[in-house]
Amino acid sequence: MKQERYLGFQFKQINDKFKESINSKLNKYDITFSQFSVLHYLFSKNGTQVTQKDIEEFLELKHPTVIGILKRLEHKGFVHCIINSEDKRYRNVLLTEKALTLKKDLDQNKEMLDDILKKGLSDDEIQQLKSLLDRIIENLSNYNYDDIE
Amino acid sequence: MKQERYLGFQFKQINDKFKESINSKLNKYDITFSQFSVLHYLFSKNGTQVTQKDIEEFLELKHPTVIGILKRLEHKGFVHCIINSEDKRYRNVLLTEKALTLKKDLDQNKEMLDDILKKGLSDDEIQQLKSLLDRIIENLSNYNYDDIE
DNA sequence: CTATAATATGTAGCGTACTACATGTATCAC
DNA sequence: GTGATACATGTAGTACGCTACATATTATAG
Repeated sequence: MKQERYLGFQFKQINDKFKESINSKLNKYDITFSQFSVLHYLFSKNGTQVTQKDIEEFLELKHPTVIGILKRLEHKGFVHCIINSEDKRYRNVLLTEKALTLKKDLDQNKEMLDDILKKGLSDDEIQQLKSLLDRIIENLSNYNYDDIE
Repeated sequence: MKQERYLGFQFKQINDKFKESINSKLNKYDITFSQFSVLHYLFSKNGTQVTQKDIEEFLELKHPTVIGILKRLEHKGFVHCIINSEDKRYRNVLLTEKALTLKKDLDQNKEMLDDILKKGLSDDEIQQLKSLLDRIIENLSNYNYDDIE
């Protein structure tokens, strides 16, 4: 008999297990899920100028987190960061050849990310789920403003 | 115009934002969400013998993680761990007076955990959501066995 | 009974998230 | 132009997940 679990616990479990699955898939490319997310964003910008700040905003992370991920990506040779000559506060994040080669590999199994989560769900159910999740995210975002006591 | 986000990203966001909200609520009690989860489990066992292994299984965490959380709880005086005299491999985790006092405080705002997530959703929608999440968790659990390549 | 295997716990080290504080550059007020 | 302010990035330290390896105790095979 299964004990009733908190919604919060369920979300944590999904996140943890999903991350684990993805990380084991990405292991052979020598990157993690978080690192992939940054690279994926850079790929999508197609060579356009991207600063650390942009990554921060897109992935909704705080800047020390982004710096950490970029440092590890740089150390592995996937990106390098150079000071923006127009505004020296910014640093532009650039993809290396190694990253572009990786992109080709990753494009092959493009949908692997969500497939793990979507397995066994109908299109209708996925749409339902997405809309529920969006509303929860909306609520959570507002929440932190509403409730400062 | 909002860019379409991965399901996996949505789950990550919910988890991160939820944790942030809960942690800021728990801040005044000097505990975190993970620490709360362990204490909550211990409270529910009502003085029955609980080993680190039990916590590990219930919260589906690996043992080094549990050891870390317990170490911090012990340092703050909420629990202490003593060797089980019947089987010296085990350690029993015991609540202190301080923890029992905390329990009384926490019982007051008992449902705060899920309320943040449930806000704005009807009972029907919550049931729908829970059942979808359960199925995803089920899939993710099986997944890691299916797909060892 | 002793050697081996299984089990529970512990330690070291890593990645990713955070806050708080520090630094350097650009902008704005005057 | 200079001082204050805003802004992007950097550093230190913490929590919490993990894996891999180590230790101690119990159970099991022979």
